[in-house]
Amino acid sequence: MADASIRCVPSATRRSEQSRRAALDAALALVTELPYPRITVDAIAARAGVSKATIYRWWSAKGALVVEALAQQSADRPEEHLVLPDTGDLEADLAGVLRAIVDEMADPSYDALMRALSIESLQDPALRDQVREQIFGVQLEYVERRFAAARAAGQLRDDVGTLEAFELFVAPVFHRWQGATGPLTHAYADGVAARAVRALRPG
Amino acid sequence: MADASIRCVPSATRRSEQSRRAALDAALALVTELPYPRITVDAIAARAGVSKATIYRWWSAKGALVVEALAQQSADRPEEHLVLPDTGDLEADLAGVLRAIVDEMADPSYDALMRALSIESLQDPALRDQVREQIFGVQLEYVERRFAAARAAGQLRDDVGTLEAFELFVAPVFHRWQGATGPLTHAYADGVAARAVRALRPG
Amino acid sequence: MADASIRCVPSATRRSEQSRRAALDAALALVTELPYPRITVDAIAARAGVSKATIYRWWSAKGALVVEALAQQSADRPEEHLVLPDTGDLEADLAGVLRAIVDEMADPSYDALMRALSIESLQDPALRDQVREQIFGVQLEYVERRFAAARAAGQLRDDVGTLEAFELFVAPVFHRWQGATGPLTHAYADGVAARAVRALRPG
Amino acid sequence: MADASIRCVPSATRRSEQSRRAALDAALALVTELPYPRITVDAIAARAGVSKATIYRWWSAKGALVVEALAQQSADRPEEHLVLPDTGDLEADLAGVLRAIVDEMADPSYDALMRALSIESLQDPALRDQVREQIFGVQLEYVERRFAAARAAGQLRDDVGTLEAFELFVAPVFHRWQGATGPLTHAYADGVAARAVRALRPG
DNA sequence: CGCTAATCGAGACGGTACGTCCCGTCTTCAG
DNA sequence: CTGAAGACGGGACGTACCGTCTCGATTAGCG
Repeated sequence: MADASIRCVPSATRRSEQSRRAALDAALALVTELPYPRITVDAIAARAGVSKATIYRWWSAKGALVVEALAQQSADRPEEHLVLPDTGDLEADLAGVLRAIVDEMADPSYDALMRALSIESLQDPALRDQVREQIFGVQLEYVERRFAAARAAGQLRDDVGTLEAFELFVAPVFHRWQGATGPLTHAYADGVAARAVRALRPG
Repeated sequence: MADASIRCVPSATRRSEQSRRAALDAALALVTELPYPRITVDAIAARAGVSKATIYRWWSAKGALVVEALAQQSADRPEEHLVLPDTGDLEADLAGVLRAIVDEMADPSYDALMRALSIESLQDPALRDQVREQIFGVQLEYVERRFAAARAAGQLRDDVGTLEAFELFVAPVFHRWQGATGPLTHAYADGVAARAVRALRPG
Repeated sequence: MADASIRCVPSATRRSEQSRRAALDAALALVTELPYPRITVDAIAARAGVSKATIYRWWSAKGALVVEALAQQSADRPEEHLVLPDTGDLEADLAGVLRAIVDEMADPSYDALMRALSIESLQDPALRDQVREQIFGVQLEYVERRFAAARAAGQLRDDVGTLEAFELFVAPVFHRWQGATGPLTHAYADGVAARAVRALRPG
Repeated sequence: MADASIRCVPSATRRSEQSRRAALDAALALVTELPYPRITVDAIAARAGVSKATIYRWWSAKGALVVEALAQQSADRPEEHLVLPDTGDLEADLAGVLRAIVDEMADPSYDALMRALSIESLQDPALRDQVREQIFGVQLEYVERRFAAARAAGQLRDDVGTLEAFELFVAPVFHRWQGATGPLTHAYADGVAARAVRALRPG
């Protein structure tokens, strides 16, 4: 809960919150507007009305800025996370969330954001860890609650951890999205949910 | 099996096979030696003893060259694919392959190749499609055979396609690799196989 | 009169006159169409419908081809040389020729040709010599006749050679053209002629 | 005398004088060391310890840089201009300067500089104008003074402008240098001076 | 409340890699 | 067995970003 922003050396009290927001907003906007490799620090600085020096004073590189921007957005809008409802019917709850994810993936902006995150994660282990903790971790927490309830209701095997369960229904969708290896439809989402539940069912 | 080499514009008859191989080999070598963003077209050209113009004559960019190099390697060494054995025990067969995959992912060279492929796929839809068809597709074919046998043996549900089955056991591993969200151990591989088989079992 | 074309090694008997003319014509055409540095051997070859290899077989470089093309034209159209009339009035005869030169210099094509010649002469001593002998020399011969007549008529000092006399009325115009240091008008031409004649007059 | 440095677009206040001098000096040095076409922007940048981008930020091309370098040198060393002495004997004064010019033309460095200037002037009208104003113009001014004195002393015709007078003794030498059409000796210089004076003499 | 030092915008700088263009050579293939 | 077509290695081009830096101008917070 404490301020996680142990980031850079400079005094940090003097830091202009205005510049910081401008940079993050500009980064976010550009990520949805341009193919990722065409986003440059110069462009972000220009769009934000901020100097390049200011950006490099507070972030180590383009990637760190982009990842922080996305984490920030993720923190600002908790409703967009994987908030699993609990109707008692695990498969239906999962299917609902997967349908929502599939719908979101069709949105070019969301697609662009995901792409940016993935690229930076793949290029820099430090950013990958940051993504895992600040974005993936948050999502995992939400899922954990629902699974705890399911476990309590005896709907989950004992030998499957939350992370493995989470992977079981998220990874296929993500894999298909990233590789464009098949259609991302509601029917597909339902199928993934059904298979996940079968795999997780006790007995 | 047919000639898949409908590739680029120029006459293609006059093309120097020697230069082509040199470029692909150099690209492959560099991918395993350097962090991906540090690989430059100049370096590939120099290593291959080929001019930059020649590279740009036949490939649109670094990414296309790298992807073709990997696809080529994939075609040259079929033994490194997902060749699923058929012992009759589907879960054991899957677990064996997943263990092999997990081992491979620990190899820095393989890691670098995968990273390169993923980054390029994410940056350019055309390359993503090329990867899907020339690399992913080949792997899928191998898997298909084993699943056909399993299906014939009544070990597979009727309502699950090969692609979905494939995703079920490959996507979690890939997801965990890419996000570094958990350990990639033999135990984990076994767990994925077990869950996949449960999800695919009829009834 | 003898064949001056002791040029290159190849058989020369087999040489395709058609290709040779096509190349020279294309070079000439391009010189008048494009700024000189943009004229490339590829462009000449393409325009001529001749292969680059053929060009390099017979000429050492672009410059040699261009210079030969201009020399050829110079030889083909003797009427465009400095043909000094002989009316008995040396100053009037010179003024007439200088006016003609000045008019020609206003023609963009002629301007382009001169530019090409000068550039090549400056870049390569061998071509400079070729220009001197095949183009300048021809012009000088024409002038020599008129000056011989003038000398016979006692209108020329004894201590001035033809070359010096020639320079006296040609160099100023050429210098002004090349440096764009002043207007090139008929009045100017007349002035140059007058000064030249004063300088050359005996006594 | 006034600040002639109205040159390029960008802010110019922030411009690094150090980089500017380094680039000009390097260009000048290379011009005297290498045949002109072999001088590359990369080489100038490397020699100057300056980045290519900096060169292109302030000069449009190699030619502009070289011309400015020569103009700069011309401004820095006024003693090397055509400083006509005034002994009262115009012909002797001219002959002296022409002998000096002829000697200079025998110097390979000077030859290279002139060649470079001429080539660039012929290839680009903008540079030709720059040469005329920043180099030729300066020389002309020096000559003008001597001619004003001569005119005051009644040694010059009224109907000949300074520019024409200047051409009369400079153009032949320049023409002979550029075309290599004859020897550049002291005797020749004396002859040119004599002819020029005859042409300019009143009556 | 005014001094002083950090931060800000602007943008020039040394670099590195880019992707293009042209050179002059060499190979292939149609006539 | 010529010659058009054009791929090739080489190398310079001019551009685009990178991340650093130097400028004044602004501004915050300690004295």
